[in-house]
Amino acid sequence: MITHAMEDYLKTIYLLQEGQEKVSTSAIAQQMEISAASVTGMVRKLAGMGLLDYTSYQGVELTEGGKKIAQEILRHHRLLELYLVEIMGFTWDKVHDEADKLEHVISEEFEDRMSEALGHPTTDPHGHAIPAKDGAVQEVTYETLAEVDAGNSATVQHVNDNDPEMLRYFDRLGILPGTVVQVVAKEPFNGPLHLRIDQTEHFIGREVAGSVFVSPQTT
Amino acid sequence: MITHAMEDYLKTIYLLQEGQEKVSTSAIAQQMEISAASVTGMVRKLAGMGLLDYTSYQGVELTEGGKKIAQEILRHHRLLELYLVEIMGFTWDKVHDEADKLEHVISEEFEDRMSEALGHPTTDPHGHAIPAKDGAVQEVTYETLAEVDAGNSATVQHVNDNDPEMLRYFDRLGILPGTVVQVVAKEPFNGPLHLRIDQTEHFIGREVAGSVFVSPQTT
DNA sequence: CTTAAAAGTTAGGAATGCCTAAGTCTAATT
DNA sequence: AATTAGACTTAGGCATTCCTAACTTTTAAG
Repeated sequence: MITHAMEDYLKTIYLLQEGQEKVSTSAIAQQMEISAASVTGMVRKLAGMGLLDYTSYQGVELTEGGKKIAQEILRHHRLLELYLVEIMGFTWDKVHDEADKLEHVISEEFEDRMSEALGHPTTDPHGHAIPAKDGAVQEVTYETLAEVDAGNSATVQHVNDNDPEMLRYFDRLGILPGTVVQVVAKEPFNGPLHLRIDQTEHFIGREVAGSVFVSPQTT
Repeated sequence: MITHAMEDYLKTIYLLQEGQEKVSTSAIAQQMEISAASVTGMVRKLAGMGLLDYTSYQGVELTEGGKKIAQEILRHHRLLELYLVEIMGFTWDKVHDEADKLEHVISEEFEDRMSEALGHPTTDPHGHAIPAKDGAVQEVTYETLAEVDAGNSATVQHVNDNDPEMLRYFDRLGILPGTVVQVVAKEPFNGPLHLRIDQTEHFIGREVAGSVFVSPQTT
């Protein structure tokens, strides 16, 4: 039997796994805000269930079975986020926490009916890809706004969705998936970025800029 | 801190409490399909939290605080049932189980947005009253179809919602809240009821008839 | 008013999932 | 190659919530 906690582990590992293959226990612990010891225990259990491969001190990697479950939860999460915004009228800073709770509870039918009501969408309100029912994801790795060279423009693809405060900030700035942002200048010594968005000038810190994922401007 | 399990106990006790005041531990155990011993343990804990009054061997009664929580869960449950049917297109036999899971997880805002989308309704798809935000409920105790005398007609007010199989049966018979049912005859020795619904004759057992709550016909 | 069945409680135990503290391993530095 | 800091694991513990088995109280019959 797969518990809610297990689903959370699998989802977290899946997201951390993007880019690299092995995920360390401490990375999982930090992401989930629990102790590393707890992670070790659960990871051993999940390995015993064949949902991931685990070698002591070497980190963790999802098996196909584990990946499938993670994708299903992620599909729930992102469909829920979009449903909450589009159909129920939530603001995008609130949907993450709500989806985190609901994602473990909804039935297959609930999932299907959301998807239908939304016209079978492929991205959530923060710009993340929604895995298809068969698990197919076409998530691309974008660079962050912090990496864009001064003078260039870029189109926002997605933003980190785990900090509601930051999401409200993005909202005020007009940084939404699809927005074109021009990086006017970048102050040295890890200083602020000077942006132009929709004719308006803004100055944002590097940390925030690192949470905005963009692609080179698509005019 | 109030857990999902506690909410379930409070909800169950609240529903059992209708009519009488004291609720026995075994009644709770039977309703929740758990052992009586487990109920005793939890009931002691809830009493310690001031959510109900409990005297050993004497049964249980919700305090105002316990009642308030129960009503909130019930409001969640019934709003969810209606939302699932009206907005998402679920059939009424499936909404009970889905709502049982979701009722513990949704936020206040989710509750409010459902209520709004539904035009602040007062009854769910099975005909049960939806408690208001302040807890006010106007649930009336109706007689069951099994108690109606032969020859009389009655209007269906609500039906038991915990058996999906039975709900599908009601659907086939056309027994829905609002339906007028004429009891043509009642076979002796706890035998079947002969009904006329919408010009059509039906014969149903006593057990089923006891799950249909009606009021004397309102022409 | 006794007694036995039914109802209810207590005791002890198991699974889940988290914690802290202590010990072990890895990897980087010298 | 030895040291050591940081990463990781093990051990033991706690809260939650359920269970079965054994015991106690209530209630209803004779």
